[in-house]
Formats: sequence, structure tokens, C-alpha cells
Amino acid sequence: MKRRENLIPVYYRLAEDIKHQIESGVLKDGDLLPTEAQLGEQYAISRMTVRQGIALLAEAGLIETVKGKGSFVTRPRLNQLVIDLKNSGASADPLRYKLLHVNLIRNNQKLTNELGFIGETNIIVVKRLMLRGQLPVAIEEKFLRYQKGKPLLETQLEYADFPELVAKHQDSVPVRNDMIISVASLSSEQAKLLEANELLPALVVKQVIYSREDKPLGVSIMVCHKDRFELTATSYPLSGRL
Amino acid sequence: MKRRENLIPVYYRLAEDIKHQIESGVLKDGDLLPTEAQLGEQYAISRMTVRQGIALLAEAGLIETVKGKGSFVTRPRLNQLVIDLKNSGASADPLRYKLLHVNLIRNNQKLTNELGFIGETNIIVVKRLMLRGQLPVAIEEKFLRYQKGKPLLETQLEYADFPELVAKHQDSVPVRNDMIISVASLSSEQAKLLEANELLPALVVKQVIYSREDKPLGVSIMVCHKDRFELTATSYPLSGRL
DNA sequence: GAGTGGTCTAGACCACGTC
DNA sequence: ACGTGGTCTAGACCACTCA
Repeated sequence: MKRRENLIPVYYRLAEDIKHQIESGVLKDGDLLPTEAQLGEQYAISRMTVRQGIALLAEAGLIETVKGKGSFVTRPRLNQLVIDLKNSGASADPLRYKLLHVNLIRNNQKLTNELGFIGETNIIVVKRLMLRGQLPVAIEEKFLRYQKGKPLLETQLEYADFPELVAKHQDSVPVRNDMIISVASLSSEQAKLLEANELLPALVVKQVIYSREDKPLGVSIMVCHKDRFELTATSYPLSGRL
Repeated sequence: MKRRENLIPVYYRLAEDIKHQIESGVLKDGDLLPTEAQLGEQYAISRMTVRQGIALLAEAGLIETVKGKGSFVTRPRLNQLVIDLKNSGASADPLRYKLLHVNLIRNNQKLTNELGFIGETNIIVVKRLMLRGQLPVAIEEKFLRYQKGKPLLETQLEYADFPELVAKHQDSVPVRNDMIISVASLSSEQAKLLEANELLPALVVKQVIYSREDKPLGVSIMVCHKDRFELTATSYPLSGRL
């Protein structure tokens, strides 16, 4: 009905309107929104357009729609936090990487089992040091299935992040990354690399990247200096603003 | 065009088709999808329906659409991992909570500043012990602005999770939860509560819940026994299956 | 200017939930 | 039976990109 009037889409304005009503408390947790037909009438727009706005709110986790009943206001899912590895631990200074070594390990049954690399004989181990300025902040050890004809380029080893490295080195398409965050004490070797005291507590971040068939393609273990690296997460930098 | 034929929506089938093409490697990172008009013709469906399928793939992070150009295959965002506090650290046995104490602290300027509770005079402190079976796994300390007329119910204190507690106790609507994951050594008091040795490394999870105006509404600090609690995260339990 | 995705319409039928 | 959201259509115009 109303066409130009502004540069931003009508469904977006509708979604923002409702969002503000929720965040200001006019609409409370559990409240029922007007029906799509009613909203269409109020805003003088077609129902499909209303649905586009509704979909935006549902994506952002502000409402939940139930077939046959209606759309309900829900508390935002503050229980779900997103870790963005691209930014996590990155303060003002960006991180630098220093390649320590790359090894090919053959026929090590024990390691193969530990990694879950069933049926694999050759494993590539990449060890890198992460630094901020001159200060070492973490040790990163990566394990990959050896893939013939997929050489690891020096630049990738130095600069690529873990999921990217796996994607570039594997024929199988990586589809999932599972992470376990735990704590350990620095071994003497780790302490030396991090220029810290032995037995100092350390953050341990383990990642396993899987293919569609749930076959592990790569494993990464980061050991982080407790005072020089923090993981951060936030509930929903989800989707397009709103 | 084709109406019943199956119970699952047409746009969903289209999305799955393309998804399988991506995951099997037929479509590779950076490839351009057919145009919406072409897909509509191929599947004999209307363009709006094609767009619904495309939107699903974009939401899942499998493709990216660019106005005026087309839809491109992208590597799934394995760099973004989701922590689900409802499940994290929950193995076979569910967690139990034991309320240690609830205090009201008045006019403690230092604490108020540390928490970022500007303009607040009264702060509620809730301390809980988390157990699995008989074993203490973590200490949880929560700080809330005192809210007149919003009493904290015993059941909430014992069973509610942190975001829920804040939502129930605040008039302002909580919209964001930021988390910092770090490491520390157990103090003697903490060690005693966790039935562990002093100075043992511990996982520290700090959460701050904000209102729309970025005013902190609540702070939670969890100190976890290193061998009894792990945080887990995964890249994309996102949205509806697919 | 040709081609793409982005927005929007005014209808339609369906499946589900409630009464 | 009725109201709700879910799916789908066959058009239309717009904004953007690229040659």
C-alpha cells in the first residue's frame, strides 16, 4: 500500500516497532501478538509482508510463533552465547603467529585412536605459537589427516585459522566444529614456550572439526596463558541487526 | 505448481537439495547458485517460494546472497560456536543446586563500581553451590541490583538459571548476556567448598546481563572445579534443522 | 541497459489448535 | 466450525551490479 515514504523496508519497520514494544515492557514475556491479519490491517500492508517482519523477530529470538495459535513474546535466549573465534581474545593488538614445526606422523595407532582418526595412518601435526606483540599468549597444536595432493602452504600455516586450514586441506567438506573448554597446569615445556612458570593454570581449548558423516577431520588444542588470553562470548550478534 | 505430492514443503526440499550438493562437494566454496528465476523454473515453483528456500540456506550459513549479483556458496561459519548453558557441563546426571546464602549489601561503593552498577546503593548477593550427585562441581556467585517489590523466591534461588533470575527480579528487560571465560587458582575458601586442594586451577565463567540501555542488571561468577566441569560449544545448532 | 536479488501485493488452500 | 499460522502463486516495481 505505502510504497516509498522511506528507504527502509516496511516489514523491517514493523519488526522494529514490535521489538521496541518488547524491550520497553509494553509487551511482556508470554504475551500474544496481534494476528497476522490484524497487523496487516494496522500497518496497511499485505500479510506476506507482515510475515516477513514476524520472521525477523522470531529469528532474533524475541518471539515464538505457534501454528494455529499465534505469536508469543519470549525472553531472549540469554542462555545461548556465541563465541566468535575471529575476535575472541583479540584486543587492541592483533595476534601474530609463529610456526614452531610441522611433522608427519606415520602409523602411530595410539595417537590415531586418541584423535578419533579411525582408518587413518598418516597424521600431520602443526604447532604454532600465538603472540601479542612480543609476548607469547598461547600454544596451538593442530592434528590433521594427511591428504595426498593437498599440500599445506606456508602462508596458510602461519595465518589461516583452524577451520580454514581444515577446509583447505581436506576433500571432505567440514560441517561442524565442537569445542571443549577446560583447565590444566602448564607442563615445563609449555611453560618455557609461554615464558611462564611451570604449573601455572592455563585455559585449554580443544576443537574437533567433523565432516557430514561425523568423521573427525581435524583436532586443535590451544593452551592459553591465564593472564594473556580470555575467551569471550555474547548472546546473539545474531543475524542482521534489527 | 505441484501441490501435495509430499508432506514436506517445497522450499524445504529445494534447500535440502542444494545443501546436499554443497556438502557432497558438487557445489564448492565461492560457486554461484542458479538465479532465483532459474531455480523457480527447474523446480516448477514460484520465485517467492524459491526465495524461502534460499533464505533457509542463508540462515544456516551455507550461502550468502548479494544484491544484484547472486547467491554464493560459503564455508559454514565454523568460527562461531554456541555455548548452551542449559546443557553445558550437563552429563548423565543433572546438576543440583545448594543455596549457601543470600545477602543484601548496602552502600558498598567499591563493589558497586566493580560491578558497574552505577547509581545503585543496594546489591543482592546470592551464593550457590552446584553439585553432581554428592560432588561439588562449582561455586556460583550472583550480584543483582536490589529491586523493591520484586522478592526473590526460594524456588527461583535454588532452581532458576542466571538469566531467568535476572529477568524475574528486574523491571528493565534483559537483552544481552556477555561472558568472559578465564582461569584462576582456588582460594582456600573456595577449595574448602569444592572439597579440593587450595591453588588448584579453576575455570572462571563471568556473565554480565545488560538492559537495552547497556545498563548492567546482573553479574554472575562461576568458579568450576577443573576435573568436574567442562564448558562445551558447537558451531550451529542454529535454527530449524535443515 | 540487461540481469540480479529485495520488496510487496492480493489473493488461495492447507494443517493445526480450540471450542 | 472457526481462527490461526504455514505454504504457495503470479504477478509488479525497485535498487544494485556489471558490462
